Amino acid sequence: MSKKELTVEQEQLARIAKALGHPVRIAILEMLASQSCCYHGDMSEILPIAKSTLSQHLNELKDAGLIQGTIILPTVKYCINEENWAKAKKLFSSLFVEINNPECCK
Amino acid sequence: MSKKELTVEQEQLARIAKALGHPVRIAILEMLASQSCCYHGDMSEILPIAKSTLSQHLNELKDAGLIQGTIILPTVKYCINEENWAKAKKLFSSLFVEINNPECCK
DNA sequence: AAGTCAGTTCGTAAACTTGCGAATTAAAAA
DNA sequence: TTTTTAATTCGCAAGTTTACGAACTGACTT
Repeated sequence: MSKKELTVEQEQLARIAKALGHPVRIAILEMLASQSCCYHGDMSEILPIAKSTLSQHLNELKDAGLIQGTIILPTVKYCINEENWAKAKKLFSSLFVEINNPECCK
Repeated sequence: MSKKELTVEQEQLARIAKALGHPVRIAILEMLASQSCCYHGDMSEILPIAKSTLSQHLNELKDAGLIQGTIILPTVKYCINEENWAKAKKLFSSLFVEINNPECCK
């Protein structure tokens, strides 16, 4: 019986995964990553949700550190936070390393 | 104004990300992937949660298709579902492809 | 047959998420 | 200065998640 604390990395990865855990937020990130769209207004015309709901989703992505927004009047320009995006990529990569179970579970 | 439906891939990725969106579930998957542990009982001794809560988390991972369980009395052996794990890996990889924004967002 | 052991399901409470429209803010245009 | 425009915040309802302990199930022991 030796209960282990969860690590900071586990908390970080879960935090990011949680932010990715909604299809609208995936769609937002794909738009931003592919650069086909960057402005709040454009996104709100494409995505099947109300403007206020979009703001909420953008906020969650911002809180998770995955995107950042700049006011460029009369709208807001959103983009991937490249530093944290790279960090997220790395965290997921290390989770998805090759599975190490030659004899177990077969 | 051309509201777009969300794609099946976006829904799938979000579904998986949601399942990864809790530190305990990350810890479980890491244990299973690294094969340091596979049995329910062992996990319940290591993770800082009640046995019933662990069952719930394992169920969510199972529902998301990421793991599978086999009854090996007197316990249950859990493992990564390698097929879906590979699929998940692929979905995340394609999300995290290089960002394509030479002039935007700088 | 009664007890034990391991895991799951049930019931429930508290917190969080998702969604919307209404109200608000803040800047630009009339 | 009033109106318009674009986005955010507020308030709320409905649903989901997380967590726990208690009750249950099913198989092995005694």
